[in-house]
Amino acid sequence: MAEKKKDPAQLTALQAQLLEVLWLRGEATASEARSALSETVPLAITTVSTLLVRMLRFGWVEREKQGREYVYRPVVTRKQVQAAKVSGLLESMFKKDLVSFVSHALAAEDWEPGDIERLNALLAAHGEEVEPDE
Amino acid sequence: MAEKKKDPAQLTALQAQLLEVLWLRGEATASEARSALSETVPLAITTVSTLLVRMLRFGWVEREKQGREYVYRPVVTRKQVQAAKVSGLLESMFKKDLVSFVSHALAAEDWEPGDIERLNALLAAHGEEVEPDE
DNA sequence: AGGCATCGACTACAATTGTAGAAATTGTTA
DNA sequence: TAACAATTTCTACAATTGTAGTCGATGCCT
Repeated sequence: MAEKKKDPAQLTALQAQLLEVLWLRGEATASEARSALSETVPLAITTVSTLLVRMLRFGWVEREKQGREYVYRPVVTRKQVQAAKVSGLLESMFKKDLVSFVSHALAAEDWEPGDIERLNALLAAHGEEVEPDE
Repeated sequence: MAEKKKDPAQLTALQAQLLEVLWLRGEATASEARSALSETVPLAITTVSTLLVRMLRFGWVEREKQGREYVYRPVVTRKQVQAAKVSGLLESMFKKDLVSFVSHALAAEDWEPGDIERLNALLAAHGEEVEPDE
């Protein structure tokens, strides 16, 4: 049972990586998750187990006994986490300054023209979608 | 002396709030910072001192003795922290997917048309600024 | 059926964080 | 200059995080 349901914005980098594995494959046992991470973050299997159990306590994943082992599934979605993280950051470091926020994003990488185009499209779409008041 | 200079992306919410005070007023003593925060986060003066000393260790602030007390000044700029945070988030939760990133930002608040306009301007400017290769 | 390979549960431990009391220091003021 | 009040430093402590060992249970292979 999910215990205390903690705000997914709190999720740490490592926890995010673990969740990423679950998102990618839908579900995974501790050792599957471990292998999946092994390239980037080599961890002892016990470590992965511990992490998963903690995330279980926070209500971010759930699990089901399957034979000898548990299969873990994500409870929070990637979107939820992304939304929480973005809101949190906007709130805490940008006092709602959308333009600076995006500006930093633009500066953070060497984006392709295609990215910028798609961004324009997004903006355009967002503009329209203003509900026809009345 | 600044000791170990830690990545400003690591800065926690509370530390960010403290820094915010320093950014706003340029400098502040522990008790000034404390008053400034008192509305939102009431903390004992010793707590604020402790926090400032820790941030000093991380090289995020510096201080200068002024009479009996220390005056703290920010070392990292708001821009640096913002940049670090945005990059970190893009990297860790969006695998460089700029469009989703911005999309979540758009969804996070009820932005004014003006914000969107300014965002368009920003995009336009960014497009041009592509260096004339050769 | 016996032994081995796995798993999960429990335990551990250092580092960090949020929080603050106690003690030491040091201007300040009568 | 002696006592006071404000500050800093030291110490503490619980919670969380990253990391993993030990140990007991359990399923599997020969």
